[in-house]
Amino acid sequence: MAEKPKKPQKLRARLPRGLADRGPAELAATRAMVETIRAVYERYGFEPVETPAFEFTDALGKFLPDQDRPNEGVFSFQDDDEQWISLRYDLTAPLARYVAQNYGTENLVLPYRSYRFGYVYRNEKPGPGRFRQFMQFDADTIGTAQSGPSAAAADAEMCMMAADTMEALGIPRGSYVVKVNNRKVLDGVMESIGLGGEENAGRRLTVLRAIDKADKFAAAEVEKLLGVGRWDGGEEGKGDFTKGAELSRAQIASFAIFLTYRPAQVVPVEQSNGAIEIRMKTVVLLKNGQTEYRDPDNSNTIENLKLLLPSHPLVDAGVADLVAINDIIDKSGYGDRVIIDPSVVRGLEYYTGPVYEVELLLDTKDEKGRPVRFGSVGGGGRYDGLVSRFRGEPVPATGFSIGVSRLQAALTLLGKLDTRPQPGPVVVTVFDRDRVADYQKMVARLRAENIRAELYLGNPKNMGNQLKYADKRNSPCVIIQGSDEKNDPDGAQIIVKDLMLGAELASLEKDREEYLQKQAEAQRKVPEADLVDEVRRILAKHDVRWS
RNA sequence: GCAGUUGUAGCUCAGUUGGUUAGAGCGCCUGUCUGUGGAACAGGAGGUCGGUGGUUCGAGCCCACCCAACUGUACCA
Repeated sequence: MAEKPKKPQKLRARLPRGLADRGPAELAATRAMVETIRAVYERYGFEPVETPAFEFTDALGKFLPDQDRPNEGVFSFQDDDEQWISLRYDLTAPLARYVAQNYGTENLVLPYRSYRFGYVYRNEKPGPGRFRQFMQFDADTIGTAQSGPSAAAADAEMCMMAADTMEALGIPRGSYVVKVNNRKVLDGVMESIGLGGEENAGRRLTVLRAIDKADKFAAAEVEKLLGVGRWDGGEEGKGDFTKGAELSRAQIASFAIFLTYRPAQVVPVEQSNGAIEIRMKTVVLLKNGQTEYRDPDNSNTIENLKLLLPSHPLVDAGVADLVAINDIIDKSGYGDRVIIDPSVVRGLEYYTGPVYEVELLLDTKDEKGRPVRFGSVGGGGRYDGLVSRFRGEPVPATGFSIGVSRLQAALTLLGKLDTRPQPGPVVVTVFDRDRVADYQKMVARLRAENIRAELYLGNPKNMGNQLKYADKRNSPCVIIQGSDEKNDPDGAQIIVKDLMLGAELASLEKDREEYLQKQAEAQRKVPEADLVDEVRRILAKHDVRWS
């Protein structure tokens, strides 16, 4: 075989998985979302603070148990003094560090109410709406009362603010739900069936994970996870085997309410006209295997908890918290949006009491029409131990976080976000190459009037290319001045060509000559002095605004 | 991590039982068009066929291993 001329090896342009480049339309959408959320949080009295993107790993509390190496899942590296540093995986742990560091100084008025947004990093498997770099927007109240009505008010406020935020973002009431639960309830049930103590920590974790899947799997599947275990593929021998918590039948029965009474489930409801709509319903699995759908009712949920859960100090305390929170939510008129759901677990580490979760109830399909699970778009809870790690005194805190990136991905799939390109700049074309300075001066005049404008900086060999460029940039109009206009007997003129009007004509005309003729009508010759006025007229006509 | 599916041009995909120099559409660039966006026409650039090794006279196609992506599942602090 003859020698092939070897090409130099090209570097492949690529991006690690779970990361994404973002264009102008997405950035504009993010900016709008952030601005909307910020306005709501400000209205609730929170003030901004920003912390850096990475911290000492011990400040994040993320060392592997019994090892001096950071947890997998966290992006970490060692500083030149060999101290471990990690990219933040949420905004709560860094805030706890900040508060601990500024506690008792004049920089921090207690209770401290702050918000912040920024990118966080998780080394996990990405999926739809799951990224390894993503934006969160958090609000936290730190240094509340330890218990009682004021603590409940701080928790309830987070839930109500979550609801207000969703609606401010354009998600209609009924299309989302804020779920509330209390970790004490599940902890108490587990203790009451003999799962207390250090030796059962692993099984408790397995139980929590299983309960957390109540909205993902059918009750029978979750029971497998509480019992012997479950096969990935859904049936014996298919896929990977997930070991269960190995509870007895009687023990599993204690969790029945978490599996059979699910107060805020997404349920397809057939309308009178036959259409299927997604609704939020309380699902009750009856003893005879039938399923009943009811409208959510928090008081009823609390009654059920009191009735069906074993008596235990932790359970009672947890239910009392829920009663207090519900009282506030109900009197504030949020009872239809903030729903108590005993199966909500949320993360496993630092939450100590009430936990919240925001879920979209919309039917999401990807571009190929397959249904997509987005999971929660926000959540939070009470983390009374996080600041006290640094201080040795109790510092109760509660917070809420919106997954901006995931929510944006969901809203984009739902077609609820404006993804149209932003209007481009006014383009001043180059007709005579030796008059670039004159053209640039026109650009400067427009810019001075706060109009987005630029000179064509490509090869100006013909007008067609320059118009194509302006067209692709989505420019509202272009400015042309050739020698005919420059030397006009009535004084220097310019041509202002309305590209948006012209674009409409493009779809109508077939014949090239006729098309060009019509195009010519979309442009006006005006005195050079009127440049700004004429451009303003066209911008106003098409309602062009740059954000 | 485990399992399944899939890797051919920037994108979407053809490619026969293994047989010359791997194709199409879209997109991109150039020209028709020395003063005007679209359409049309003509031309052009662009490929380690995911990688490595093997079987074969011959591999995009067959075999082995590896890599990546997608889906499910696990983990998700």
